[in-house]
Amino acid sequence: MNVDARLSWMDVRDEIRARILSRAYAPGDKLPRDEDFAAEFACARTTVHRAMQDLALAGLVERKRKGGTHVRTDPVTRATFDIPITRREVEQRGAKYNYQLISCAKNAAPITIMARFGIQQPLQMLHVKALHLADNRPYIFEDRWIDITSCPEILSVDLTRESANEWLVHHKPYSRIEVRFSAMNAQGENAKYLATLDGSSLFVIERTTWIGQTPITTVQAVAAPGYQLTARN
Amino acid sequence: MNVDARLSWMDVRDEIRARILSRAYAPGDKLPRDEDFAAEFACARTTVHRAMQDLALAGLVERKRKGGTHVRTDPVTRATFDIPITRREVEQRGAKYNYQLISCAKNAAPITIMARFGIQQPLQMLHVKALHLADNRPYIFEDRWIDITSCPEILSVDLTRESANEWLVHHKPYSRIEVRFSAMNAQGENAKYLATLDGSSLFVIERTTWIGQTPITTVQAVAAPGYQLTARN
DNA sequence: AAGTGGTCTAGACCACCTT
DNA sequence: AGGTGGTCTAGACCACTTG
Repeated sequence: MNVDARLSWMDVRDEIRARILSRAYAPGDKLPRDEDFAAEFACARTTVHRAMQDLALAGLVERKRKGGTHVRTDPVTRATFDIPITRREVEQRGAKYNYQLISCAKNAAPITIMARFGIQQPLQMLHVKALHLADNRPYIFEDRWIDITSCPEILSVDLTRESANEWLVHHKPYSRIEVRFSAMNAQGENAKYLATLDGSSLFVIERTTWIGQTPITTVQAVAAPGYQLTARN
Repeated sequence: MNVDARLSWMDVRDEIRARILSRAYAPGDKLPRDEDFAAEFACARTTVHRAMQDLALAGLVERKRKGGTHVRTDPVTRATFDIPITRREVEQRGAKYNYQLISCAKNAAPITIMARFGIQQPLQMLHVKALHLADNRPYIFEDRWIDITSCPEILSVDLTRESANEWLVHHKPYSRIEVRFSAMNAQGENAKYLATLDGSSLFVIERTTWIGQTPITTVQAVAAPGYQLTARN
């Protein structure tokens, strides 16, 4: 209860955020300079800066050198999702994890896959299909392409024992990733392996990774009906 | 090309990240203390701290007081999505935005809605259904519940002119949000308003917001077939 | 009990952007 | 050209957590 206690940057952040939420500073308004806030709160400018950094990250304000700090007019909802290794995801739900390799073959990348990587020339890739199970029920069906050139080691991995998902995560760091979410109707392979009726609505996660400019892998992971993803925070 | 140039925290971050990616520090390894890094890079500890903060945010390392900094063993894929106001989303795609109010009525919240808010007692709410259009074609159908108690002003808004989505975003800040993504088959209303066949696979965004502990609104936004969400970064 | 990350301060200079 | 945020430094103290 010490009133003279130093303010932490979170205190400053909370106070400024409260003012924005209460419309003391309305959307579009220019906020005082960091230095003025520092004077008001009797703290160092660095502390205000740290607070502002957080508010900017959260999408509440927008900062520009010389331009100052403004309350954002068109707030976006910012949601962050953690997509863990599938095995871990299953285990965290308290289910037993299993994995089955369906097929695995060397192939030239078709156009759709080249497009995902943004490359012009077809590369020789390893095409892997596999099924992840939770308590022996289909959980996620993945259709994956791995660039053999950038990742030749994958050829000597026993993919019947360890999923490409897991091996890659543990052995192939990436520097860039692209993630897309969408929905699709079950059909053909997807319906078959996920043991669902043709036409069921399925949640699709598409992930493509690079190391530098070089493709590593792209995967379309189709989840069994009922799958749902919740944001952190 | 000045070799004596001061290092910025991003340089430090990039160097440490490179070492992790190259497995100079392997998953699970303990990294040197901030101070040791500072000595190595001949910079202030604060600078190393800033770099580490970024790596931790990205999910590459984990930091604990006294415990030190460790490379994460089970990396998660962390993806951040910006979900803008629907009007803005449509306009950014270069399409013409339109909006139609479908229905609007005061009702007690049913159990499913109470569950989303995590409340026990049914509240009196405004139940709004509306359709967002892009170039006069159905884009998103939203089914929304708004707590009248915490947001009585909504009753005097002309929802035929302005969407609840937009009004709320501009007038009702929230302090907590929950976002869920899933997939569902078109059926009944959804199929009708999105002008699609029964059974089509649709992408669903469910958002619930609170101010403090108080519910504000929850919405199920169902997108027309083909909708897809891409992560920032 | 002690080690390590977290934060604060005060001052300085830099870099970007608007005017 | 000048104002504002971005960053760096050096030193200090705090707070959490592990051994």
